[in-house]
Amino acid sequence: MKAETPTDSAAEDRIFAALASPVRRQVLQLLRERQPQPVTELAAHFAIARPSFSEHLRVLREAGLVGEHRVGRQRLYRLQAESLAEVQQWLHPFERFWRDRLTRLGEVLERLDDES
Amino acid sequence: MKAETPTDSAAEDRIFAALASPVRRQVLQLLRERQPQPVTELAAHFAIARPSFSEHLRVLREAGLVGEHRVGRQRLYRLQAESLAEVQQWLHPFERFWRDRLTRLGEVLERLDDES
DNA sequence: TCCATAGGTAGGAAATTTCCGACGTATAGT
DNA sequence: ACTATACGTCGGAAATTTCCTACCTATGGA
Repeated sequence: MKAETPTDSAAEDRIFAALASPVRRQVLQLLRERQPQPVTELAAHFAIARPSFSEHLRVLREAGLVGEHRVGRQRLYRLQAESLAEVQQWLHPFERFWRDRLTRLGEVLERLDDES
Repeated sequence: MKAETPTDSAAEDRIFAALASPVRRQVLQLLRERQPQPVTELAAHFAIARPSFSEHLRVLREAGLVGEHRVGRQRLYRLQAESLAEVQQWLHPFERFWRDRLTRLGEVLERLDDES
């Protein structure tokens, strides 16, 4: 049992802010495909300088989206998917708005209205 | 059939960038609770000036997250949930990382490693 | 011990975002 | 026609983010 607000608002902010960068989203995708990966290997996919990349990793770390794991002189990064689960939880109450047939119908009717 | 890249990268960027602001996320939540809502009513929940709020609405609109609907001198906003569905689609390949028992086990083992 | 490698921090320029007050536009009511 | 209401755009200040070039630290190998 942790001492956390039901949905820690600051943590949520940091997660969504982290996902706002295409570079950081792609890092997560790269880690999805091969699990622990050193910084150099990840950085090879991007045309930005290393300190900039380090900064991106820091943002991902502080959002709890990745974990670090030192081995020798490398730092292996891996996904920390619990933080992404929080995004899904945030998303969940919206699901019915794109799954409901009735909602769809409502949208179509409104769109007809708009076009007049 | 639309002329869109499988996942239009620019659209994805705009959606995630829009979600990065707590104000904008809350607007979506407000719209979830009551569907078409005029600007004044939405703005009443925030301590920012109206032009700033208008700007937030613009970002949401350009991300396709909300739709506008003029009625009289009001502009009614409603959710456009398809854009949120795109977020869920992006999220989907990550799901196994927090659902898999085996992944969980792997994480536990790695964590024991980290603590040494 | 000495050097190379892995990756971070420091400091700062440039771009972007956030926010504001002032002002413009359109519709509704009188 | 005149006024009030509902929102938007404009122009700019302040904060934040992104990216860079140095430079620092730690580990591994000769």
